[in-house]
Amino acid sequence: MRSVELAKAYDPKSFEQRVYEMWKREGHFQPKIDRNERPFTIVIPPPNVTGVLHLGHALDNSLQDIQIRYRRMKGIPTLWLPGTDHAGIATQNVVERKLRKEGRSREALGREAFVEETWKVAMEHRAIIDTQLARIGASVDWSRERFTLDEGLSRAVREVFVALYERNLIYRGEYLVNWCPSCGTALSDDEVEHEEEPGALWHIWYELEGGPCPEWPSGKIEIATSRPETLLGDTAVAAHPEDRRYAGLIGKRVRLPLTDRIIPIIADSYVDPAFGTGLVKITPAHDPNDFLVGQRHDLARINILNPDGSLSSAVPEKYRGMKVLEARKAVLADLEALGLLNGEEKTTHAVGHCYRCHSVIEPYLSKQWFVRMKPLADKALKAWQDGEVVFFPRKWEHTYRHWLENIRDWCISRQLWWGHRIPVFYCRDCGATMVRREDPTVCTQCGSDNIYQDEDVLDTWFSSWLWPFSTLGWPKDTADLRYFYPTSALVTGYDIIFFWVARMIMAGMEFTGQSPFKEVCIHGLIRDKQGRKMSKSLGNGIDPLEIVEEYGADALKFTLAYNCAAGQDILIDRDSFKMGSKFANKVWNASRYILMNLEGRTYLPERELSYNDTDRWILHRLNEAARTVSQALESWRFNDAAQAAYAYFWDDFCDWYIEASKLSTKFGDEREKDRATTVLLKVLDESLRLLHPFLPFVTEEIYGMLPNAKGRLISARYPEWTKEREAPDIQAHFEALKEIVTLVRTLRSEFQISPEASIPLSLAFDDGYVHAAFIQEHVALIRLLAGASSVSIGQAGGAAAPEGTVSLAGKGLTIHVQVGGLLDIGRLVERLSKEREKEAAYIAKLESKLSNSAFLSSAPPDIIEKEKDKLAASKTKAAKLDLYIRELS
RNA sequence: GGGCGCUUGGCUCAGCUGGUCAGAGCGGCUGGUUUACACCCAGUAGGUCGGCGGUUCAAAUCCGUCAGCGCCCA
Repeated sequence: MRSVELAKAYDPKSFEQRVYEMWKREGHFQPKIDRNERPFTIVIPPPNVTGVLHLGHALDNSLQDIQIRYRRMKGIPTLWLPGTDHAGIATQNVVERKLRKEGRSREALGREAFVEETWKVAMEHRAIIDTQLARIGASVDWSRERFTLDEGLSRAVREVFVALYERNLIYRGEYLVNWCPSCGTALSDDEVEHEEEPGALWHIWYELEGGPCPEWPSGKIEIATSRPETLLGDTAVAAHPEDRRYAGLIGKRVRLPLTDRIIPIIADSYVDPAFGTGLVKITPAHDPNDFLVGQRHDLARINILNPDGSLSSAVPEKYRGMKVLEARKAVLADLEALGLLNGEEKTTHAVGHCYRCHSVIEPYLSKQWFVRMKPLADKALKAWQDGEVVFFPRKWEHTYRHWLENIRDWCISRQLWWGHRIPVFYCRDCGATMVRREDPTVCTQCGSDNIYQDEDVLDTWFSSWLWPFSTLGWPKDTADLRYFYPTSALVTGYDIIFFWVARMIMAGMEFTGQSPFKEVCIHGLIRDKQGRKMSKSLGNGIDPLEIVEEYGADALKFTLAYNCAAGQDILIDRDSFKMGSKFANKVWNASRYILMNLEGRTYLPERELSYNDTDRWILHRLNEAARTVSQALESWRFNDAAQAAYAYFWDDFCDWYIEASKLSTKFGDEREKDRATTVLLKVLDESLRLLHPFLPFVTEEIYGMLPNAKGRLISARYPEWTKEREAPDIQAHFEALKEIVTLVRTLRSEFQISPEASIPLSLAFDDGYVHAAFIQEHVALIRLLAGASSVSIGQAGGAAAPEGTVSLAGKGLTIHVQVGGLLDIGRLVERLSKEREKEAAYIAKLESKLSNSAFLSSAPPDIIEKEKDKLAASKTKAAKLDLYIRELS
């Protein structure tokens, strides 16, 4: 073989993009469809085409990539389907902002041109996102990329709308919706974010219509409200029916201040007698609870707001056009002037905000389309109960269940231009409503061609909830749909369980009769080290591409996976990624070492190859690691998987195996050098396979230089645990060897014996020391690793130490280290005494446990045995320490 | 108001169904340029696992409670 020179430093920039292009070009991302094999499929949670990928996306996609690569290497036909979401409000906002900056506006542009403009922006962002995905190494099948506004997906949306309408699960109605005055559209309940904000409760007098009367001598009642401006839309005042204080008032009427209206006092059990004065103003058009009260009592609904959040013509002239806060001030001032204001108390209350633009949400009366959710939720609930879908970690199933059990109808119409237009047509002549799969040209009822389409578009999530099957071709019965659906898993953050996960399951159950995925992996959110969300306004965001630039995509992926503990948020900063970078560097350098020493070596065929004990040890460790990593990945425990891979490679392979192999590669004969080099290459090959899902780029790059590699690593087979490689006895022996080496190293380090100092060792085994033969056989290895000049096997344990030596107490043996005059005896005695004290405390603890009859009678026998063994070992060690101390003093 | 989560060495966190699980990375300290790696090697210090109570032969690990922090839903 010829040596291969790797660059001195690990430099991901020099190969990551090249490697990605190669994978793509060679078609490794496309599934190798095999009808006899069940595929592994993930559809990507589609990023919004509003923006660019942030670290949260990097996490989500890194985790998916790890799974996809792992399954692909297992030989499973694997599909990871990419795509993006048109993100209705978000994108429209971005474009409107952009237009405003250019001095243009949506209105001036008109619907068609605006949508065209938005397509342009969306496609620009999509291109950026695609590039980013490639840069972080996402092994997605680009040939199947989708967009929620694609023709096929739009067809699915329309089919679903019409079908739900036909099943009487979609209706149009006038209800209070969450209105964002800034975006000018309705929002679903889930799109409103509630925040505690300081506010006040104002106490206001309402005068009785007839003034003072026998039942109410004061002639006025006091109500408390946090929103005084809405009194302009009041249509009643209510008290609890059992509230004795106000029993006499029910049925009377009051004069609504600042208006000329007279409104009734009613009784309704919604009122909390303990709140405020126990009397509540009722504003059916501007409060969800009042809306219900109004329904029960058949009250008028007076809409006092315009769509832009200003006061409408339904209020007295002077308030018209004012914004809500302005009107509040004016109303309060006027009440004050009239002597109708009875003070204010400071409080805090929850205020709803738009999840997109953060404006205060107004409950607003309007005609909207809704989905009747209960029947859909019941199916989704059943799917979970039947075990058709399982969450990792399980705790999120409670969140899922709770939301579904308390489901409310879903407002799906949005007063936007960007999105799927609602497929409903109305006839101007006869008033017919047409909901059809194809656009009608004339009224289906009266034949008039004077028809028009609903102006609104659908909530973005109305297309997202179909994503797992619409992307595969549904409603067409495509080959992809039949083969890949239902998908295997969904990987996403807990923040969109309601928005998305639950709704996808509903849609899947309703339209395909199956849960769209079997497993749901819910991971945490990325936060900064103070636990704050990363956001533009805080300026604490980290651009994943900056990390790729600085440390490489592998470092990004590995660090995120390593820190991804089941369902926990990930607190991270820029420096955190050094961890992954250092690991990738370690892989690079270990490989570099092996590859630089190939010159003149012969790669031995399997039949001429033999494995020594060290080889069998590392193969055992590799075998264990493969099992641990697989088990962890299959139960979505990314941190455990990454840690196992890390520990195997760094601690076992680099620190022990490669070091041990130098005995052969440096000091062996030619044949032994060939043998050892061949095994090193084989183990490296398998180690790269093990690591590939976590460090795809660096492992592929190195794999390409291995003389023994075939094909590409991305499509190579993943190491699997095998019985044949199990070697627990060798594992135990090797641990004993490591103990000896470590004891000597510790001594050298603590007493600062220089590396050059030659220290002969003599080992004395206790009776029945099970590792004796192994140790004896590998004295040369101990000599190398411990840096000893010689290692000999001496007298049985307990014997007096030879002159000029220091004794170390190992498990079942004694190490005599010939130090001559190199040691500070006083310090040594001190150290030994400290060790002796620890041992004494441990012995005391074990003895008390073992003399406890309750323990002896209740604990399982094997536990008791173990404790006894520990005590015996500890006592032996203590005795040795006593001996050493005596000898030295 | 309802629900959930967190509180483990200086920092960020792992520790599933109770008995070598008291761990990792970073940081600290000591020593080291043996031709893979100073993004390294060898060694080392540091925690009564938030407080209290309980279950158990045995609890960081289960139960209760209190305190602090955070999230979600009303």
